[in-house]
Amino acid sequence: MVSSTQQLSAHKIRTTEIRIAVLNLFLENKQALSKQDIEQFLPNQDRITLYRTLKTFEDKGLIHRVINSSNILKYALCSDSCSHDYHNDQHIHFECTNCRQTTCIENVPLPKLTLPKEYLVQNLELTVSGLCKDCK
Amino acid sequence: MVSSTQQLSAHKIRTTEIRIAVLNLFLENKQALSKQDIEQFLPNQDRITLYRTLKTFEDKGLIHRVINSSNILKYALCSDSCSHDYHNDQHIHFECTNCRQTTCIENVPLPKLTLPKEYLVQNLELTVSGLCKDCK
DNA sequence: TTGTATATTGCAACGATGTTGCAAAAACAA
DNA sequence: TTGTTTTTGCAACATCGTTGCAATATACAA
Ligand SMILES: [Mn+2]
Ligand SMILES: [Mn+2]
Ligand SMILES: [Zn+2]
Ligand SMILES: [Zn+2]
Repeated sequence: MVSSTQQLSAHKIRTTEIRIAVLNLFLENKQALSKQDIEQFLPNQDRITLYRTLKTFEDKGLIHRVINSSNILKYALCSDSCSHDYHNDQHIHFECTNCRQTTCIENVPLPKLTLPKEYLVQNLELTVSGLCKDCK
Repeated sequence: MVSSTQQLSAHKIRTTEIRIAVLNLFLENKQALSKQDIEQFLPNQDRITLYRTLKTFEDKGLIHRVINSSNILKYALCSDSCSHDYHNDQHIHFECTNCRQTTCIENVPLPKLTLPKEYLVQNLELTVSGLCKDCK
């Protein structure tokens, strides 16, 4: 059990009120959060500071972007292996078409893929949509 | 060989100057185009009219959205099977990390995927990034 | 071809959002 | 505690998505 304060220090991020609050949100929710989501949870925070908080978290390897079909940018917690100079977030994302909750699926391997040889494949981004446990 | 004018009529879209120009762009380019891309090709067009043109094309089944990792919305031509009440655009998208060109890959089937049974899978969105023929 | 119903355009306007600069405040390390 | 460095909160600006509306263009029937 690692506290958000310890986690910030480990990533060389100064512990401030908003950073602890935002990181706690991610730790408690276990799903991807949009800037809007966060603003609803933390209504009295300055939007520019929140913008910079998310940027810092992304730069330092605490969170990664989650692209979804509605083109709303969300963020989710990174695994421990991400750091300020290396992100390692190759996994499937699942988006519920009903409740719109978006989660990282860590325990299903990405499929192998063979493209025509004119393409050099470097990375896969796979978002699955459907119904989550609560909505189906 | 179907002209852009015929294609618009077939989708019950009135043929206007900007619609013909935009559709021709897609027909000539064979890759996904962002609103910015289109504005560069058609510099004298009103941005609101372009916005509505793309919305109409999407609604009527002429183009579909292409999500990419940089979160820039692009559009690409639909196959003939798309119409105003049904989009059928399940295919892989490829984005070159060097030139940023994004293309639809129609002739490679989407991989099969098995998720834990708490999820009901409805749709896959797969974007592959790497180097295109010209850039590798 | 012409007239009319209907759809589209161009512009103003507004809100939401991303981004930067800067001075005041806070965090950190000695 | 003190000095240095980072962060915050606010103003400011650009960009973008979106809607309303009056003028204009399109389609089609007469
Ligand atoms: Mn993830
Ligand atoms: Mn496509
Ligand atoms: Zn759900
Ligand atoms: Zn390329």
